[in-house]
Amino acid sequence: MPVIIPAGTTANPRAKTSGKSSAKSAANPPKVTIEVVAKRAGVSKGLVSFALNNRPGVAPETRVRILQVAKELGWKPSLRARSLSTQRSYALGLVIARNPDVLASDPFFPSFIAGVESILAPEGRALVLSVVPDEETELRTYRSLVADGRVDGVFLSDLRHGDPRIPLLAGLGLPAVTLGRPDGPSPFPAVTVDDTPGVMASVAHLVALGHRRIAHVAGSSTLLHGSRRSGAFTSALREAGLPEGQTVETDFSVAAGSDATRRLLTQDTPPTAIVYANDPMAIAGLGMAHELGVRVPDDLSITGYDDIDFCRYVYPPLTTVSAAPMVWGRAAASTLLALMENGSANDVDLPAARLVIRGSTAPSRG
Amino acid sequence: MPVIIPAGTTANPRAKTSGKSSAKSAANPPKVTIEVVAKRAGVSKGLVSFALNNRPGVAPETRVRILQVAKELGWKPSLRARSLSTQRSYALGLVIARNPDVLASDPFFPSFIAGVESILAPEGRALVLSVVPDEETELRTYRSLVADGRVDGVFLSDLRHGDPRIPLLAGLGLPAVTLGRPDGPSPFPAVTVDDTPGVMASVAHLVALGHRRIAHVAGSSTLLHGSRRSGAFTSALREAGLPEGQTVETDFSVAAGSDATRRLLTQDTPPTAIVYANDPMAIAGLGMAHELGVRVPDDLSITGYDDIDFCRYVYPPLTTVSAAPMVWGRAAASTLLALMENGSANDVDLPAARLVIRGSTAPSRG
DNA sequence: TAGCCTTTCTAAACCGGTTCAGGTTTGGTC
DNA sequence: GACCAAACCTGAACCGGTTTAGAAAGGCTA
Repeated sequence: MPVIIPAGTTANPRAKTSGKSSAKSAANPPKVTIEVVAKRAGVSKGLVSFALNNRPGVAPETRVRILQVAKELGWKPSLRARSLSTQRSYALGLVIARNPDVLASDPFFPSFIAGVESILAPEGRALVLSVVPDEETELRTYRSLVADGRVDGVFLSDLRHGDPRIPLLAGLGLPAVTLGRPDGPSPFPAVTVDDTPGVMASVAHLVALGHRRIAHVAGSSTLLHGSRRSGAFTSALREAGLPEGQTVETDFSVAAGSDATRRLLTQDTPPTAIVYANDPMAIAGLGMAHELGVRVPDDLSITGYDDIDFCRYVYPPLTTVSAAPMVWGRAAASTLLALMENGSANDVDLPAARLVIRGSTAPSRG
Repeated sequence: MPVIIPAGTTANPRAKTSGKSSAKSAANPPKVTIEVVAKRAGVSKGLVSFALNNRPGVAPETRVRILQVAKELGWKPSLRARSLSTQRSYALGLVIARNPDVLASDPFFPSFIAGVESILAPEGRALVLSVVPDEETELRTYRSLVADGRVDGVFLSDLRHGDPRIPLLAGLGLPAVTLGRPDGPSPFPAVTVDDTPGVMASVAHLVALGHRRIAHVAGSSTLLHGSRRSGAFTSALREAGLPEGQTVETDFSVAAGSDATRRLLTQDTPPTAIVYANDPMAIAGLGMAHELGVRVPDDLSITGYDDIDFCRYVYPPLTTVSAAPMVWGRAAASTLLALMENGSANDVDLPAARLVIRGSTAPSRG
């Protein structure tokens, strides 16, 4: 039963500093506050604050002296005090509303977050993460993040049709950045990776290989990128002059991808190619094809979306569309910071995801 | 170029409330602070605080009245003010030091975090997440989380040999919980899922199937669970009376798992079974076996570790060891909260991970 | 030399809670 | 009725910054 004894200064915030300036015993390193710096520099608290946040009205030499003293004493302004005073938290939020299973098999967020962090950390901002099971909890979470003043801005991922979070956040006055362009009006800047070209390229690639019966295992249509990918699929077929292809809607989960594949392949005239809306489903589809004795890519070509690490190492390696979640995270973080700094920020369009051709696609024999 | 106009009350913290009690226009909903509640309830601020934090010394009826008024006015104490005053942040931290690639293919953290959240959210605590690229940054991150008072406690994952974070955090006086038992002295409670039995069971299972040449694709030996798993592998072989097996050390990445598999299978007398230290590597191994024309499970049996969602849907489905990261997250969060509450907490031993037998293992023909 | 800006700086209010020393009641005991 | 302790409550200090009103000093103009 380990016992934790809080360290020196943290112990009791209200602890009297025993006596007056009691012998400078090496006991409690006295906390360095703005007061101490001010006294030592022979100026008032206020002026130290001004010097720190370099605002006008401080004589140049005075400013230098103050900063010098601050450095000597190793003073770092207290984030908490500053938070109370400025009504800001210097942290950003990310709320992920996903079934843990789906989340677990989708490597998007870890990479995205790594990208976000690479921008936030040097700025001294933190990321507050929430993972919630459903939409209701999600909205409640946003409300309480705001009510508690935990964050100064948020990232909006997994955009949905008529996304309720947008009016909610706009109403709460919380700055936000959307990952992708929402379908309704939005006061927030959007950081977008267009996924249409990647899907269209997949279809074009398959058509060029001679495939005519191409099916699509789509993600959830309530998710904007889900429905946009399947829209792209449909119009790519049309452009190629092919009849409408089969589309099976799923929830993006591995299990659903597997099921959908079984349904498609056990028909009388199964497709010769399947375009999946994400990689995990494509990998599950690959497994199902094996199980059914359908050879990939000989009997069936498949393509995924995201280019997760696995793609290169399954057999055959997966033809897929490569987005760059880390770059996306970086761009989103920069944009959100700019928005908070300036009150406005431009939309950012990142390079469209591109098709990476590997071994899971081959000429049609159908 | 969207422009965000901060909402009403958030606008300017210093904004005078225009005039005195200027016409109760529906303009600015006046902020409800503890002062307002106190005045309305006819008591002092202090007493409201006491009532809220139900501490002794408040007459029962008074307490009820105060809480009643608070509810009527919809008062929620300001987290920021409370933070400054109590020197606590009501948030917990998780710092993940991993190469983004490895992180992305490992579903442990998303599930773990979902578990953590399920405990924290109802308690009104937040999770501050950092993803950092290397150990140096990691230690710096801990220091600054403490210096900024961002968190009141942290989770220590991916324990290493002689982990430097333990003395660091002990020195900083920050409560922590370790995921697994560290190899050195630690003042922190450990929440553990013993992974030895799972690995031993894997080996036993393979031995029972008649395998004699069993190899191990291990994770990084600097990671405690990496070396423990390979230790378990070695002693399981010994117990079975088999000669020492081949072990290839990796960094847990999919790429390394693939490489290791190629090395093992292209030898003169390749193993008839491979025990992988995690699922992603096992799945990559499966792909490599396919590529080399080695049939699984006919020519080669393989086992993984973690039981990620994919296991069930690759072909053949993967025999693996099922830990329960979500449960682990829950337990770790509860333990950390208990530690912070009471100053001490007991170690927790969760049920050991258990073997799940699927199609990737079969009797040896070697 | 008075009058008026500017620049530099200080003092004090403020953010919104928590906590502590001490003041009033209340009730019980002898 | 005096004394005392316990219960309840208030006022003020405190956490550590930011911000504003205005004081002090210096420079310029008329």
